[in-house]
Amino acid sequence: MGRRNDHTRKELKEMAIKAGVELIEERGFQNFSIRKVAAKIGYSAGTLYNVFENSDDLVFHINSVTLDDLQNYIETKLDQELKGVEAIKRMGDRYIEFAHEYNSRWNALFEYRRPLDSELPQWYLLKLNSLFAIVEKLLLPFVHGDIESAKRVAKVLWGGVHGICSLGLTQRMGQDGTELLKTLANSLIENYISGLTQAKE
Amino acid sequence: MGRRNDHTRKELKEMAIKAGVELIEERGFQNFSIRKVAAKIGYSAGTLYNVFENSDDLVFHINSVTLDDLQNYIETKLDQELKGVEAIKRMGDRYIEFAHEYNSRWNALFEYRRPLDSELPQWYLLKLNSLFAIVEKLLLPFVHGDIESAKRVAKVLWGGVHGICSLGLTQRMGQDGTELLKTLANSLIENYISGLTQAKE
DNA sequence: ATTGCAATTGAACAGCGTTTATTTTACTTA
DNA sequence: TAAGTAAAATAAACGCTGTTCAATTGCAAT
Repeated sequence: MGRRNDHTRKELKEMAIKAGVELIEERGFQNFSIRKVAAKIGYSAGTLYNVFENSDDLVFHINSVTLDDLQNYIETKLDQELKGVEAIKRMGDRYIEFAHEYNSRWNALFEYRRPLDSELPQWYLLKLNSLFAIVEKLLLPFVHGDIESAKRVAKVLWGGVHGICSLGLTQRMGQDGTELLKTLANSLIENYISGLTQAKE
Repeated sequence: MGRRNDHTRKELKEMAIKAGVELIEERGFQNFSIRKVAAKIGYSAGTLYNVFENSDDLVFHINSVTLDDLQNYIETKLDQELKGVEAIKRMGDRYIEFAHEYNSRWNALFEYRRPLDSELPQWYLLKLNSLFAIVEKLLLPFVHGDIESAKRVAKVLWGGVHGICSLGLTQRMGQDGTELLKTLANSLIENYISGLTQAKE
């Protein structure tokens, strides 16, 4: 088949990303391939190389959608009533819930199997940044408005909660369910901030 | 070639694991394959299937060596003089140093790309357990000797430090170097334990 | 209509994990 | 020592992978 005006470039790109999201969600990242994505949208694999640099590029775009969904998932149910530590604890809960509910896509976010020297795309880093920004904002009251401190504390908390979630969901800490993982994350958030604020006074 | 008594089963297994460790360390997990391991030790790929269930099984054995090395790395320089929080902080530092120094092997430990329903081997879980045990022991003084509490706190701290290390080394928190990551991990350990002990009193 | 361009394809390549029939070797028995 | 048996290693095959590229097809403008 030659040129056919079924879809614009943009449409093609969106179709591929959507199909990729579904493929990962339904059958796991293990089962993902650029050929299957192509088949799913009725194109050949070669065509996708007009739209994406390579397979990794497609995965980054799929992961980008997942990050959007994650951000949305966290923000929508982030009760505006909740203040301070409670709000952050709720964020941790939501992160773990998301990781559990959309486990395959969440796993895909942290696939490392890429060339040793490769770097994450700039636009992707910016998206990650905006996730950190949410908690940074919530942390400002605890660090007397110092944004640099907030950034550091946010890294500790995001990193910490992610680590608990990561080791937990991949069975590397035993058979703990998500409820226990939330308890652990809450403990981390509560006591870390408690320790932090007291040290400063 | 047919039967040849060059090596025993045990030797073959060890040679393959050693070659696998080197292959990952030198060229990254991305570059690992059971065929390359076979070539590296002068056997065909099929032979390795007499000794390992499959490729995953070989990877688990390689990772097992990495866990041994990690445990050794942490314990040997764990200054016996250091007590309490300081000892745990040192452990965090050593974990991050190891992850940095043996980055490819450390990454291989957390490769998730396996079937959705698959479980980690029992013997592998036991090995992970003994890593947790190190910090559990150090934590006992802070939880009045309650081993269950120590286990929970150990999960929070291991998970937390791992998360900071993981996001940090994979460039998901910016361009932070290992020194900053250690600072973040130390902050986590110090303030979390501080918050924890105060809440109890 | 003819031309030219752009999009799409299928085939090709080198690699992968895994299985299996076949071959080669070593060991055991006569 | 020779024959027979069992074990171990291999090569080839299968179906998959990402990626590239020449050939083909369809569209649009001349």
